[in-house]
Amino acid sequence: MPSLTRKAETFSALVLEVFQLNGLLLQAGDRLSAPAGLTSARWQVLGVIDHGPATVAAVARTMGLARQSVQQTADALAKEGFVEYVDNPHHQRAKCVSLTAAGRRALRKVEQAHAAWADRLGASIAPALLAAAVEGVREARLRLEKDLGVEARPHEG
Amino acid sequence: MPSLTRKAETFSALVLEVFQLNGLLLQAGDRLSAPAGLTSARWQVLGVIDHGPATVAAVARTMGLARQSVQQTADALAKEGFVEYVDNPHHQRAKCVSLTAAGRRALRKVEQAHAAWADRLGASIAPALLAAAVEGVREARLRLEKDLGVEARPHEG
DNA sequence: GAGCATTTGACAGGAACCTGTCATAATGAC
DNA sequence: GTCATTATGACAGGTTCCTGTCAAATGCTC
Repeated sequence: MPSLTRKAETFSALVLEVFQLNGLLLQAGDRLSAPAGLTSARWQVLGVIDHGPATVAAVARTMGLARQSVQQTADALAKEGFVEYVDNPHHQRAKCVSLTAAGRRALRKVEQAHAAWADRLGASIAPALLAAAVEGVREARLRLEKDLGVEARPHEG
Repeated sequence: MPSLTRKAETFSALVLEVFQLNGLLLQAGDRLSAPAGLTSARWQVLGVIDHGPATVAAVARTMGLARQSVQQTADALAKEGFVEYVDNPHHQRAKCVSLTAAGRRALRKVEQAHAAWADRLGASIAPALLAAAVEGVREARLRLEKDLGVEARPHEG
């Protein structure tokens, strides 16, 4: 690499750590949700609409993903019976994604496993260090969002 | 969610932050490497073999990815002329991936942009906070690796 | 050296994200 | 009310990761 400053090196170290942790978290999420017949991505969508039915576009905005990514996940969930599209009084075309009984059952199951997992991991790290990690990563995220410009989130094509 | 403990809530907050930061970092990486005709994934492979030619399997181990993921990226890089497969004296079948002149040129270009970017971002965060973030995320990664078991990295199928 | 396990690249297929394009529904300017 | 703009879902296609399977090359045991 072309001589990085000390700050640049520390930031790069954070990048590498975040990449690796992200991969492990996805792996852990898949493991938590697999017994319920779900994956990380599908579980997260169910979690969003647990607060109430929402359109695909609204879910995408909540999750910070592209609209079409969530569309694909929602279609898959519908095909497998975890969600259903219900009429939206506010929009003729944009139906709402709603949990089915099976979806709610699966979600509850994953949430129980998730609670135990998060407690186990959260308790394994010194509270001050864990809090500092959250704060530091949030700060980095905010700076990066600003650095990337207002177009930080995926938008329409 | 089913009543999470305080530690579990903090850990979950870290998870959400890491997911979001990861997405933004990929976006930033793509933006840095696009002017050189690369993407985040391809740039990273070039970075590994900049230290010297290596087999696809060796690159995968270095990056912590599945062998076949890197195989695909390397094949794409070869097709576009950024790398070439050269004979490996130690193995008849497993050729080494080696930078071409064009690959080296592209890599240098991205590295310059990356250095400026990392310095800008690294300097925008209080040094103590940045260091704490690195330490906290690393700790979380290590705990999670242990929690997931020895099978933490992708392995052969 | 013969035989078996491991490593490797090739090939196939799937999951989850992305972008772009299109027609339709909603919204806002006038 | 009309018309341009925006939001939305459907559809198509691409990238990057994954897994599984196979044959060839290597390495290890004996």
